[in-house]
Amino acid sequence: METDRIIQGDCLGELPKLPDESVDVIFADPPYNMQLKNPLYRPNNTRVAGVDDGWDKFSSFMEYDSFCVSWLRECRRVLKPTGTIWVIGSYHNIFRVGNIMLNLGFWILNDVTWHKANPMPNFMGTRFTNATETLLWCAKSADCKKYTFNYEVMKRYNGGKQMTSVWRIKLCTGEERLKGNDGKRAHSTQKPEELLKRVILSSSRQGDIILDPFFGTGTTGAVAKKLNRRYIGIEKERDYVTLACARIGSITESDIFPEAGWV
Amino acid sequence: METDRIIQGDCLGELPKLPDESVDVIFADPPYNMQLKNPLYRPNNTRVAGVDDGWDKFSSFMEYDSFCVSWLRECRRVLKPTGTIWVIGSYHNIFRVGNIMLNLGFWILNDVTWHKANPMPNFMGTRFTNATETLLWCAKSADCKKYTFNYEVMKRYNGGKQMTSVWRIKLCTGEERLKGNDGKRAHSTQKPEELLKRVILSSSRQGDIILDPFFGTGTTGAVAKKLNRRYIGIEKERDYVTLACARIGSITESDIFPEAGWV
DNA sequence: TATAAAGGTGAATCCGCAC
DNA sequence: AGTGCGGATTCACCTTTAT
Repeated sequence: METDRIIQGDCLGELPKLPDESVDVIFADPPYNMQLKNPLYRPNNTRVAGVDDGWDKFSSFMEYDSFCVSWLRECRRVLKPTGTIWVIGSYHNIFRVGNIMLNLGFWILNDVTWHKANPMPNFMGTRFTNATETLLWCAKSADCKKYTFNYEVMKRYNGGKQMTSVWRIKLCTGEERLKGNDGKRAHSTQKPEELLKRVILSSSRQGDIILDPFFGTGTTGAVAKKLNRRYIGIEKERDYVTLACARIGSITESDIFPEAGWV
Repeated sequence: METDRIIQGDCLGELPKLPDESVDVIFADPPYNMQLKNPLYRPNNTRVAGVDDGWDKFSSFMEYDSFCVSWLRECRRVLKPTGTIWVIGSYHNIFRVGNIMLNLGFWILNDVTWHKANPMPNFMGTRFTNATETLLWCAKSADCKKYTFNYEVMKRYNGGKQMTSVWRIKLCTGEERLKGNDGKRAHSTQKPEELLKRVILSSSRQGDIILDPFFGTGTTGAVAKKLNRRYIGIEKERDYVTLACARIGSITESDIFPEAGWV
């Protein structure tokens, strides 16, 4: 299978073209725009009557759930039995995603907490500062016990003690944050490379194929190359694809992470 | 309504007896549906005392979901519009619980991460050390904007900086851990008082009524009294009720937390 | 009495192969 | 599929015992 490529297209259309059990690791950073504030319509375009708060939101949940079932089912199909999948989300969507993953038969190995070292404060003083995102790390099923986990590598990376499920990592800012021609951030949710480094380093080996169905500006691909892994990215927006291509193309020998040879 | 009382009975049977919109805060620590299969041994061959209590046995996701829908729906009914609910869980159950809460119309304010300072290691090196539990803090609905959140209190409690959604707290061990006559832990999953202290201090005022439908050995009630709040506890197991009564009854003036008067 | 060493334990979905 | 067995595997905190 051709690797190290970016496919421009909707993942719902492109994932079905990948063969069964062909990728080692999946990293997915899906959108979580559930649009709960807008008028609600059922799939058949009838408006939902605002009878009850719970039901009022239900149709938009259904739409989001349906989307997630589609791409997650395809992800499960293309994942090798020895592979694992990572999905990142916030409290807005991770409970719906997690529930669906369980229903599809995925087996949770860890719920990793990305503890943001520099979260945005809560200016209104109405809640606790929202300082985390959650990564669900799952095997294909409970039976799949031969998944890759580089325990010793992560222990070494963590200074000699086994790594826990809490990762304190700064937000992606400064030099690392990709800017557009207007000088503004090119992507609203670019993830820090340190996050992907831990994901890929822990759950894959050199040469493995990493699939990212929501490639964005290509952090997954960039880190995969810096760790001597292969990648397949799927991204709908042409501008992001262009950025990702340039970003990954500019990686040189000097960018390779020291940990690249650990597995 | 009579408060500061422990009701011995199943919460599915007892919750319906409480009036609509009658409590200010709910803290719920439901069974996690852990699905443990084989015994686990430490490297020194001692066996880990797992949670194999009967109350944590469910035959399927469907059965667990159905159970949660029932008690969560009742919780929503008895919660005041100005009130909030906390539910704690691990990755085994929190995604099912969170999904159900969203479907019932609850509005997530924070997903608070209990970062355990001293979690049990992963002995076999198969995963990251599971170092967290998650607390979902929710309003009754998206419209309920007048919920209680003592922002300044928590900021002060946190040393002058606004408190974030990550709480680093030690496990409940040592003197605080209730022991049975045999000297062994009285309850498999007793929560640290520090956790409840933050829950109650942040989301209630003096005199408020705190409901705990899975009272266990009464940590919620004990902390409520130490913070000058009222409580209602529901607990099925008679032994736990006995312990909780004695525990709360022995609280004296000297046990009151210094923060009790902050709100 | 103070300090050090030894022991116990925690909501855990914790091995892999041969027969 | 179930069983048996060889072998590899741990961190922070608290309590108890020893020096």
